Amino acid sequence: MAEERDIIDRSPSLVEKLAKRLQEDIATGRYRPGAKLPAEQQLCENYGVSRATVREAVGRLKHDGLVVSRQGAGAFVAPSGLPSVFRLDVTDFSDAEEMTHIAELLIAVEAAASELAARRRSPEQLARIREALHAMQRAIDRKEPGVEEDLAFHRAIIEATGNPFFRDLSDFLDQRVRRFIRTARANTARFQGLTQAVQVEHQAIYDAIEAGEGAWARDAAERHLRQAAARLELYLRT
Amino acid sequence: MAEERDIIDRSPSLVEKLAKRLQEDIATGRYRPGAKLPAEQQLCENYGVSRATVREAVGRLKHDGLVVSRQGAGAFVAPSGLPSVFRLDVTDFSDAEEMTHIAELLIAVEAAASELAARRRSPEQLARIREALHAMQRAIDRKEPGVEEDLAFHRAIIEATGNPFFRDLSDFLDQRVRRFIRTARANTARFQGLTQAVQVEHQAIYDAIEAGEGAWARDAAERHLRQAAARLELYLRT
DNA sequence: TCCTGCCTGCTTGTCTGGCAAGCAGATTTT
DNA sequence: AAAATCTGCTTGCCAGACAAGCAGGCAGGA
Repeated sequence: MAEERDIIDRSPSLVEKLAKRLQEDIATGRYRPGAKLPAEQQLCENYGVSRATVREAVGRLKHDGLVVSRQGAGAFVAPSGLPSVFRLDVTDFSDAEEMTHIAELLIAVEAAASELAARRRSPEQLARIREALHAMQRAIDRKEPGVEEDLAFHRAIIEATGNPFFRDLSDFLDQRVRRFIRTARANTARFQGLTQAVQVEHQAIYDAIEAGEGAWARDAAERHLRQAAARLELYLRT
Repeated sequence: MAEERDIIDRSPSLVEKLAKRLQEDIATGRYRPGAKLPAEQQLCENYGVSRATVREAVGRLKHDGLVVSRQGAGAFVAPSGLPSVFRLDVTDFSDAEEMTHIAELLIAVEAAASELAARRRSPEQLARIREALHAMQRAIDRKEPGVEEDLAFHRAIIEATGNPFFRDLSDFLDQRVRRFIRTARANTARFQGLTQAVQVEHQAIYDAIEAGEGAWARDAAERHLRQAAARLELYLRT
């Protein structure tokens, strides 16, 4: 049953190779910012592939904002010569080192967000954070792990920063890291006492945000996340 | 000459619309994680487009890690049901609010990185940071703005964290924000005194990293970047 | 001389049809 | 029952085609 289905890496497909090649050509200045790329037909001959392949490769660069195209006119390198999207490639979530690195980034982002939230939160946003905190407590009282409530609490804080970049980045990291924590928590029977500890830390963060104390909020958030990372180690070891 | 070339938005192309639609269908659970997507032929009929269009749309989702495909077997929603890449879309760099938000993120990342660097830097990494600091001083002595040297200094610090995610994210933000600063600096004649002020702040960061004082390095970096943001305001206003 | 409208060639967006490689389940053979 | 084979389906890639749209030139008129 436990069939080892090792997914063989067939990745360097034609499209991928071509896209990478074009990206390099732009990065190294062969195609300069604002310059017109060769026509698709031309690229076909240059690289010896069909037009469909060229189109898909160029389509990816367009998706990343590295090139823009106008029907009838041609495809052009973006004025900045840089992709407009940041790609955070997380290949392997079981890799311990990679998880550590992600956790570091998560801590940095979340701590800074908590500081901003403490300084800027509106009364309504504060109320929403408080409500999430209470929901978390109710989950604990029901003896549930309350991962969704946990996530909602942090989400409410992030939202209070009013900075969409923080929100999007935090969402990305949260959805992955916390989902990891959930499965870990669910597999251990001893989470009851620990989730109450989590709640105490949450309370500290909330108090700081309510008081409008940025530095305090930052410290509380950082402490909480470091503890969470330590707890994760504990879950995994049991 | 000052030709107003407002690029009309023709964007919702067929491919884009289809890609967005599929992404929604995955997000809303119509296609569940790990499930097999309908065959390309099937999707053609479902959405009334040709196979080439379907292929390009699905290709984008593959690029984002949201689906994986195996030749002969089919295309499947990624096990996590989430894209493996984080897309930080910066649409408009002239928008003041958006710049403020990006600057906040940059400060958070760079300050955290400086703290990590102070705690972890190897002697070799410290030497590299010092060398970058000196190069910056030489640029100032030559009465140049030294933006490249400035960038190299921060790059050396980031590198010392040993965390590739910090490096990539910082690179992304740096390349954009600092390029912005460069043009601003170049357009003002009063940068001589100001770059010397920059250097004093750099020195403070370096001293903290050399001493291995994390908290100190964080504060110095944060102070520096806040000053930089303030100077940027000044540049732009003159 | 300068402007205006048309025209022509080129480019991208989309479609159709087709072939090879590869997978998965059913069928046959051992 | 286990192994080998067959068959239908799917993706990867290709060739050719047409419509929509852009840019520069050209001719004619003011």
